[in-house]
Parts: sequence; structure tokens; C-alpha cells
Amino acid sequence: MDNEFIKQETNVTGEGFLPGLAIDTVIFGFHDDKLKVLILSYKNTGLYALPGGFIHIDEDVNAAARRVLFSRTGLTNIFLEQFYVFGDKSRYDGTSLKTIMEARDFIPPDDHWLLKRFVSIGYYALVDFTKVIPTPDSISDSCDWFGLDDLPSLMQDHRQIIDKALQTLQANLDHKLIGFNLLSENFTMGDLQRLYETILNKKLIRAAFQRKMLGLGILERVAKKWTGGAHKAPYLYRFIARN
Amino acid sequence: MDNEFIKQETNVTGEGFLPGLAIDTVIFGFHDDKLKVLILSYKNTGLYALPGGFIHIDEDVNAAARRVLFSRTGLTNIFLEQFYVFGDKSRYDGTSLKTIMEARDFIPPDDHWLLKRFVSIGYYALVDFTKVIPTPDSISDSCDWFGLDDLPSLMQDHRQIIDKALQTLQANLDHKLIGFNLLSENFTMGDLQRLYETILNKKLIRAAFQRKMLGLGILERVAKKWTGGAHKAPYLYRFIARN
DNA sequence: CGTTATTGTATCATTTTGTTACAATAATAA
DNA sequence: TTATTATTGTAACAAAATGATACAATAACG
Repeated sequence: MDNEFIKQETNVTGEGFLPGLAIDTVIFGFHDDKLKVLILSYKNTGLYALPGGFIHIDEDVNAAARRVLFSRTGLTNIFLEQFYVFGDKSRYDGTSLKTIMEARDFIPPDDHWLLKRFVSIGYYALVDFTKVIPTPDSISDSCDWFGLDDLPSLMQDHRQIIDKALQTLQANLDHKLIGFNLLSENFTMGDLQRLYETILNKKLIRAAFQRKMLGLGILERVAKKWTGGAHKAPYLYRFIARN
Repeated sequence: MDNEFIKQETNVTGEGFLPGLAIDTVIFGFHDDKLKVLILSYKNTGLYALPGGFIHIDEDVNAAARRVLFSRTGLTNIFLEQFYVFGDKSRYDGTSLKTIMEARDFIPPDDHWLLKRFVSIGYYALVDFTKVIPTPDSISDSCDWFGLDDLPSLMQDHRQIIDKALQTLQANLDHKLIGFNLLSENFTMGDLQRLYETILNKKLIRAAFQRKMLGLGILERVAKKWTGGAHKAPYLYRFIARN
């Protein structure tokens, strides 16, 4: 696929990239009533990590984040937002990067740029699970969805990054209207409520939830759904931005 | 006072600092029913800027922000939070920094580290106006409060940084309880309401505001105030954190 | 001691949210 | 074809939160 990392690895001084600055992306999906996160696993190391990357010297930081997102999901026009900068000096431990490189039979010099301290800008993305084709990079075994309760042990502080991303998602869900990005174009009110309940980790009252959502004036009814369920078929809704 | 900048200036390669990464701090105060921001002005240049700085190579990023805040206000234990990373490649124009250095009779080489691209982490702080002693750094004429409607023309994208900080403050005012950081220890309900009205830029209903605030259980009555006004003396309140 | 402006709070109206209920109906089984 | 079942859409009422108005209390002032 891409050989981005190979370029970064053999480029011992990190030429062409902003030094010391990285991006880590928490890509959320929703499937089987569970929140999922895209995780990379590195060959022959047992190491798992968030998709991340570096910023080209002539690239906007937000554009770099979008590039990383696209390279893992193939998706454009996706909700993607900064949520925190992880900048504690203790957060970065070069040993995991060293392990990854050595597993690829590349022995980095001690002053290799990837082994130095990095500050990482955390982004979170909300994607339609059904539209994503998880795409590992050149040095990864795989790129896979993991449930939040089912995460492997992650490199560095990536677990805390996910936790903080989830907190941000929870805090923003109500006032920004971003949940829809996790669903397909058309969805039922039940789908939407289950999504909210999963993210907020609490039961919601069905009648009140429906009344509220419809009252916002951001949903359009598109058609009847034949659910395959032994009950009245629900409407399908579609998110429409207001002006 | 400090000679931080002189060290940075003569240190042509930026040794000892994280390269390419800066901090800009929007320090809010409240006085005369107006929101104010601390602004530095640079000697002999007509340039105005937010207080900012760089991160020592062995320093946590948040600690660096707190160091900058302390050096301008003398205050510790102050509300201070990241709100956005400004990382567009177009944002940084070395000419203003060059102007500042040349005004000090230091002619930087073209590859001086301060003239290169910087990504800046934006922080906002909420301080008690009455407790602050604005403190210029070694290369500034002055460090002064400016009303938000009264800002001078600012270096680079510092005006957008302030705008975004204000938006963040407005968005967080209700659900985080941070407004109190802008008032003295003791304040009247009227003080608090005027603060909220100023930040949110809209009138609030007095009775409802008072009922709401008292209902939150975060205010403690401390004593009567003799206002000097020809009317019933209001209570003084104090913010108490809940558990 | 009366005037004045502002405070603290009560009262009622309105809006929003919580709760319960029930008719409508698509799939399934009888 | 018809009854059963589970879920949907929405109505109806209760409770809580917010908006709006009113009024007594009172510190400073003349």
C-alpha cells in the first residue's frame, strides 16, 4: 500500500517532516451496538497502536490528520477534530518504535529522529463503520476494529488518548450534532437511540428521545423500512444540516 | 526581569527547546464589565502579540504553558487549559519575528530557528484581574490589558487565536464552572451575572439567574457587603467546589 | 425620616423533560 | 386468512426547569 513509514525509517534525520510533532487519530466506528476503534498491529512485535503519522514540512496540521484518516479508511469528508495535545515529556518512550524498526531488520542509530521525544496532537474521527475498508500501512500486520472493552494493550499512552477522545465525544454529542457521522446515511430512530445510549453509557427514555430528536428539525424522513422484525416498520431518517 | 528571549535569540539553532513548537496564551481578565486580554508590545516595532513561549526539551507542554502564565501574571493555581492547535503552514510568517530582532540590533541569520515554521498550541487562562501585575519580558515595552473591542492590530494570527479562545470560553462557561476564576474570592450575585452577560454577550433574567446559581450548590454566602450604593446591601458569595 | 435603587425571594406562566399508555403494523405462526 | 408478537409513532399527563412579574427588605443619601 503506502510506504510512508519506510521513507520515515530510512530517513534518519526526519527530513521533510516537522520535527518532534506527531498526530494520533482515534477513529471511532459503531457496530453491533458497540463503539469500535481502529487499531494497527505491528509485524512481529505484538505491539498495537493508534493510526498516526507526521506532518510534512509544507502541510497544514489538520490536513496531515485528514491524510492519515484517509490512508486508513479510504474516506474523505469525514468528521475529524482535534481534541487534545499530549505533551508530557514522560509520555514518549522510544523503545516501542525501536522494537518496531528492529523487527523489520532495520537497526536505527541511537539518535534516529523517531526515537526522540514527540508531542502528539490527538484527533478523533467519526466514521460510518460499513463504509470503511481498514487498511494497514506497510509495516503493519493489520488494521482492525476493536471494541472499547476489548482493546489490546497499546503502545505508549495510546490507551489514555482513547479515553480522552471518548470523553470528548461524550461531552460534544449533545450540543454539536456529530453522532450521525457514526451511522449510515439512513437510520431508524432506534439505531440513533442505541448509538446515543452506547456513547453516553446510559439508558434513555424512548418517547422523550424521539420527541427531542424530531424537535431539533435536523432529521428528514425518507421512506419506510421493512425490518425483517415482527413489528411495525420504522421510518428511516436522514440527517439534514440546518441553516 | 527575565531574559528568556535573549537566550532564545542568540541561540540561533534553538538548542534546548522543542523545535517548531510554540505556546500562545490568551489570558482573560474581567474589569469594568469588560473582558480583557493581556497583550505584549514589542519595543520600537509597533508590534503587539499574545504572551507566548517555547517548550524546554525536558519540560511537559502544560508545564511550559503554566510557566508562561506565571511569568506574565505572577500567579499560580490558575485556570489554564489548551483549546486548539494552530497548525496551518500559512499562519507563520517570520517577518514579524525578524522585525522584533532587528529592532534590538540583532540581525538573525536567514536560517535562525525563530524564523522557521511554528505550530502553536493555544491555551486560555482565567485570572483575577485585581491580582495580576502585568509583567513585560525583556524585549517588550509593556504588557497590558486590552478590552476585546479595543485590541490593537496583532502579530500573525493572534487575533484569530483570541477569537477562538473566546468561543471556547463561551462554550464551556455553563457546563464547566470556570467563570469564578475571573472574579475575586468574594463577589455579589450582581458581579457574577454581569460577568456571565459579558462573556455570553446577552442579557440574562436576574431572578432566574440567581435561582439557578444558588441551586447549583456551589456558592457559599460569606457576609454582608456594604456597597456604598443607595440600596439594600447584597450578600457576598464565594465559590466552593463540590465533591 | 422619606426617597431611591437594588437585592432576595415568592408567585404564576410557559417550556421542557419524564412517564405511561395505546393504537398502528410488519413479520411470524397458527 | 387470521391471531400473535414486538416495536414504532405519538398522545396525554406529571414533574421539573425556566421565563416573567411582583413585592417586601434595606443601605445610603439628602
